[in-house]
Amino acid sequence: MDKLLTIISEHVSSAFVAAGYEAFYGRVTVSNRPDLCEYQCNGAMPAAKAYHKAPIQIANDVAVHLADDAAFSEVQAVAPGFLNLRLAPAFLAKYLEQTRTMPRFGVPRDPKAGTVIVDYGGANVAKPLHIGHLRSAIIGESIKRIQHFFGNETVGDTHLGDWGLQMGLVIAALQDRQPELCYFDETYTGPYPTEAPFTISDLEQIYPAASARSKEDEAFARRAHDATYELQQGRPGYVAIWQHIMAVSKADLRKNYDKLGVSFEVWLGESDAQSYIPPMLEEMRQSGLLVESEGAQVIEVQEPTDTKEVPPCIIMKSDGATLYATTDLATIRQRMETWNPDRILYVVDKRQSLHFEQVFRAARKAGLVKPETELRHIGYGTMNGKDGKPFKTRAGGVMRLETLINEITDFVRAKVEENKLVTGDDVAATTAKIALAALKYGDLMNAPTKDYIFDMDRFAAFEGNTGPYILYTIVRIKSILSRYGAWEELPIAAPETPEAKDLMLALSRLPDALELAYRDCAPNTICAYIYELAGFANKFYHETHILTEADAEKQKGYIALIGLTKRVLETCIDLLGFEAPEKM
RNA sequence: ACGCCAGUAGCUCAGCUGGAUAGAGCAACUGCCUUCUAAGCAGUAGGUCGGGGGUUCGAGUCCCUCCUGGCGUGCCA
Repeated sequence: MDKLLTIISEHVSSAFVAAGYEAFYGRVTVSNRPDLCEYQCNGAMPAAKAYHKAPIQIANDVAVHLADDAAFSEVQAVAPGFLNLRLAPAFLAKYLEQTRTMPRFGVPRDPKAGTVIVDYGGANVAKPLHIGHLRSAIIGESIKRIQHFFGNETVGDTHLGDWGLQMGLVIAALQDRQPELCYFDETYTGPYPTEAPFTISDLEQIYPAASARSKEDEAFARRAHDATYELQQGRPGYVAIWQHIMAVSKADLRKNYDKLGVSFEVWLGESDAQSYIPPMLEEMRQSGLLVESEGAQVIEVQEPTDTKEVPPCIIMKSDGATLYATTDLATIRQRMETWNPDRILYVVDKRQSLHFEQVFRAARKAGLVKPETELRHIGYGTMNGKDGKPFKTRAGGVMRLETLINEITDFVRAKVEENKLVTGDDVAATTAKIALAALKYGDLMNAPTKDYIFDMDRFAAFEGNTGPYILYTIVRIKSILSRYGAWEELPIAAPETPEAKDLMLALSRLPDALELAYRDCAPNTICAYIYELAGFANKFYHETHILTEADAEKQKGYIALIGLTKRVLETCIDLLGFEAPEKM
């Protein structure tokens, strides 16, 4: 189904043609002067130049042909050449009634939809999630859902950091703590225990300590380095430890991601791409793509059109070790072989944009992807503290994600308990939903690419443009609907009040908001939309007493309208990755 | 040095391919709960859109230049 804006643009374009002008000028936009009109067309002004006529004259010519158009209740040509439009109530109602009954509210799927891999999360094994992991998880999850909404098959991959030096560090540290373990006995042949010799809390203590020690203790650093090497060579005891670390870490990560409403279809990591590296390197060597430069093996990715210097993509260090870029390229090959995706989206800190530029170029030169495969880095901005510098705890450390979630949850719980609308077992579930909405909306309302100020107090003050505001709007509607009874089949009626019409106009803009969010991978577009929609819904709610309406027909129209509003809001917050409680 | 991004109300931010009087939220002030949830609604106040040029009938938006801040720029991830 066409968007409302498209439909009325066609009407106006026809009028331009009928008046003797090109259809091109008939594009209609949402009015920026709601006091004057609902929609406007500015085409008469650029047309004035082409036809050497006064813009107002052109606008008048066109207005004549729109006078009898049933889509509009008002058409006005205004100086210097604006065409101001108001929709006929019946026309608007008919349009919305169609969206109400269509799947996905009539928003068309992407005709070019295919398979999309979303690489997000960016967790490292053996390290707890911290606040720096928040954005990737939240934004990635939302982008994945938006991609899915538009008809794509989606595969979310955490792309775990599970193959680096951190593994060697943990192994070396573990050996110091418990040298008697069978994993370190090179003569040991029997099966290794299925139970890990450590818990997640142990790991969380071992890793940072080992990391710090390696910076001061050279001998220890060398042992960690050697352990990493031996692990990668397949030393059985180390592999067994590694598997324990993986299992313990994954279980913990899954628990934390669950709390965030974030889930991945696959949990692949750097280790899974390792086997793809040697054959890939061999291919690159044979094709002559891989060249030596300053002792390293690189792929040149500079292009003549570049305005800046683009350093080569380093594939192998001078000491023969592979790097981040190598693994990323191998991962691309693995993904192409496994899923043959049409698009791979990387939701990673924007400071890595040059890295991805290099990797993408190298991937294309090496023919790792189809020419039409889209590789895109969704670079998100840094989360700063109130001082404008990267967020730190009061003690100066990195705040754990769990801590952040707990703090917000505690605040919400107090509010829920004070409200007394929710009691008993429902308190925990309701609290979790509201806290999640506050956290996610607070992040997603910002454009992904921008740095933003993370302010705990702002998340805690659930007034105005916040997640809880959106939830509150939904909950109030739910409350009415549940008292009314069956509402699902009631048709949308022509608006009875200005507030009803405003709400309907806002509802009709859903496809525009979603398409923009899809095109730009920008969940913030959806936030802006539902904030506007919720505002109109609350005004309508405030001005119209629905349940005591004496006229049953009017009441049906009201109910249908808030029913549709509820469904649209719920669909949108689902795309953002959270949901509304029954009461709050 | 080069490249990218940003500079809009006291604070945090919108402003879609240039369009009418630059919008929200927070903070401040004022109203509205015996009627569907006041986590709400209505209102007041707050701006030479970093500075300066230019293009245009029209510039927060496009071009040039300068200032300020952040980030990035070959063997970390």
